[in-house]
Amino acid sequence: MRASQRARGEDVGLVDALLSADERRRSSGVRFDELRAEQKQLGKLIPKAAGDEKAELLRRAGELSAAVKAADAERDEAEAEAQRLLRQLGNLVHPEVPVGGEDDFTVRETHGTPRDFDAEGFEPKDHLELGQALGAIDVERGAKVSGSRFYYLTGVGALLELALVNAAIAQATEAGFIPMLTPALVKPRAMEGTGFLGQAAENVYHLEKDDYYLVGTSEVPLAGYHMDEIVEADKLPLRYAGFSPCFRREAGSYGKDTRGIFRVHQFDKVEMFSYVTPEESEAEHWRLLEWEKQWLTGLELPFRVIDVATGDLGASASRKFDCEAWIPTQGKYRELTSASNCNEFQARRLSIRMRQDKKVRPLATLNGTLCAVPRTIVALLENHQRADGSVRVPEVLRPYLGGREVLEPVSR
RNA sequence: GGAGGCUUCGCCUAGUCUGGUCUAUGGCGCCGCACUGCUAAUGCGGUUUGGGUUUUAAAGCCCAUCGAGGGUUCAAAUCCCUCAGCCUCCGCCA
Repeated sequence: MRASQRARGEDVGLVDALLSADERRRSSGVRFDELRAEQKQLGKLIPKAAGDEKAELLRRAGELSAAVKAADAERDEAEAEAQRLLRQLGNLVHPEVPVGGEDDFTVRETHGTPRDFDAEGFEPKDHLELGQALGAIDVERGAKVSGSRFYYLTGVGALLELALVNAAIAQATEAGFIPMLTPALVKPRAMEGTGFLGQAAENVYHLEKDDYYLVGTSEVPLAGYHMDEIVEADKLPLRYAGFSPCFRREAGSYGKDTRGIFRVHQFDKVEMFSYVTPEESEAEHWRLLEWEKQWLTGLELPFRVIDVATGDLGASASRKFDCEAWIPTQGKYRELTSASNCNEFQARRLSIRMRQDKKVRPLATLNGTLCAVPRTIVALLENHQRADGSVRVPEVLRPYLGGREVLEPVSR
């Protein structure tokens, strides 16, 4: 493993320990097989034998029984150790990914132009001020009922979410994705297999009493969907568009994005998820990115595409493209969508394989956001606001908003 | 929440009471071959998954796998315990 591939010094030592555990697993396994073979032979002889001969066979069988148990225990222990170590390894990183931390991304492309509010002669309001004026967002009562980072979408805000979700599902369906409504609570296996219980574990909600996890994205139930299955290669690609609530603890982001609904504990999201052959994964990654670009372009948002750096990839992605929309009041591009190529990483952990030319091997999984609702609302309100506090509705959304062309402030 | 039933190698299924001859039965589907001038039908063979081993490769051979894990035993699909999933009925509920 190239040291530059991932900013993780422990990986090299980890690999050595892993190889040693695997060798122990193999050798004790061979011993177990041999002992078992002899034991089976005796099992056939004993019923036929009698007298002294039988007594001798039983004595030997007794020895074998103990030896088999010992070899079995050693193999299990080595296997568990190898698995434990293996699970600590992140995915291999694509060679073109920029090395470094959160700020070391490279910008691949930029679309649209941020509006010049100075030239238009007014100061842009932020999404919360706009949303409150429209009667669309209520964070005070969100906090009263559930605490910080919770919110209500009210009136036209609620309608806006439903419109976004319907438009996103329509685009995905048009592109051949199968729409899916997925469970939001999953068992540990699904969470672990998708790679969310490693470094990201502190951001995951866990229900102690029932040992359920609340998903942070429908990527988890969509990856788990084909868990322990063997898919015929000619059925690939399998593409699903999942819609689900997403729950994130946002631990370690205290004080960050505290205003409004940019960073919240619960939101709804339409997610694209693809199962493809490993050979197709890179091409599929670009396709997911294209669908995201189509979506943001349709919403008439200025955005750029970045190639996320090694340190910010998470455990499961080998490469990640984020689409970041321009947020006028922040004067920055902020993440709206994210497309990850996990290649075989999740498939190995979840035991999802494909059969091709009679061979069975792991397939590749990829995921990409189509529409994370609150952030999309933030970008829409801020970018399409007008001097009087009303907000223009981009054309693609109008059919889903009863033909509405403008959202107007309401008096309360 | 309570009571009962079930889970066998793609699907269905025999086997579990009475542990060893289960190297898991049969049917369907699928694959290959044979035969019939096509199709159909018929016959024969094959058809879980994972690991190991040998080999240029293939075949072969060995081990595990009867929902999962543990136990009893020389020996477990079969007996015991724990857990999970599915189904039926009762209760509760949107």
